[in-house]
Amino acid sequence: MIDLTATLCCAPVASGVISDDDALAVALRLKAVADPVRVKLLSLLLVSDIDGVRNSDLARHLELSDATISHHLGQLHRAGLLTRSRRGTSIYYRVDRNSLAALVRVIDPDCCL
Amino acid sequence: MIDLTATLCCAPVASGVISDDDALAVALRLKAVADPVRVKLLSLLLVSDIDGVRNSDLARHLELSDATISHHLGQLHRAGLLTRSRRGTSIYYRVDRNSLAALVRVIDPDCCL
DNA sequence: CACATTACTTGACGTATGTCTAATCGTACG
DNA sequence: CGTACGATTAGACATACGTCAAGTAATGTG
Repeated sequence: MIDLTATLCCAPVASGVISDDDALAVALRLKAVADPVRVKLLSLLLVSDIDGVRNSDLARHLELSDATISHHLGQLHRAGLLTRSRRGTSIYYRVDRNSLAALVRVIDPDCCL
Repeated sequence: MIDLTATLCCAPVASGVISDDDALAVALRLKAVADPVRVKLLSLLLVSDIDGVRNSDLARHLELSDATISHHLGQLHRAGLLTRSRRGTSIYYRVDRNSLAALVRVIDPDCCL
C-alpha cells in the first residue's frame, strides 16, 4: 500500500504531468474526504478542535450508528487527516491541519505561484 | 439535483458546522476529483492549458478507451471544474481554474485566516 | 473478578463506480 | 446525400462503498 502520510505539494500544477503513483496517492486522500458524512465530520472536528471529539458524540450529532462513524473516522485516520488519542475508554479525534492543508495544496491551481 | 457550479467558501472552518446540503455539494465536487484518472486528467489539462485538449488525445495519452475518458471528463464537467468548446468535430476541454480554486478553499483549514 | 462503557471488527446488504464494447449523435467534406 | 471522424450514450460487468446489527476488544469501576 501507498504511504498516504507523505507530504505532497503542487503536483498537478507546477511539476508537469503528475505520475501514476502520485495521482493514485492524491486520489486516495481525496476519496477519504469526498463523502458528505466525512465532510461533516471534518467540519465538526475543525470547529471543536480544543480537545478532540469522541466517536459516540459524533454519532449522536450526525444521527448515525457508532459503527458507521467508526468506519468514517477510520478512513480519515488512515488517510493521515486525523490524529487520535485515548483518554479512559474514549478516543478523541482531532484534525491534522497540516496534512489537510498539504492535500489542499496539491490540487490548488494557484499553488506555487 | 444540486447546483455544483455555485460558489462555496470556507464552509468547514470558519462558518461553524457545515449544513447537510453544503456537505453534500462539497462531497460531490470532491468525488469528481477523487479518482486517479481524473487527477491525471486535471494535471494534463492544467499543464497544457493553452487551447484545451481533445478527448481522443487524452485517451491515447492515458491508454484508456474514448468512452472511459468521456465518462471522466463528463464527471469533471458536471462538477463545474471543466469548460468545453467545440471546434469542428472535436471538443476541447479546459480547467475552470476559478471553480477548482473555490473547491480547494472550502476544505482549506487555513482559509479565512 | 464482574460489569459498564466506549470503540472497533465482521458479515451482510443494496447502491454506486470504473471500465469496456457496441451503438448513436454531430459535424465536416467529398 | 453518404461517408468519415470524433464524442457521447447505453448496456453489461466486476469491484468498491456506505450502512447497519451483532459480536469482540480495551479500559475503567464497584
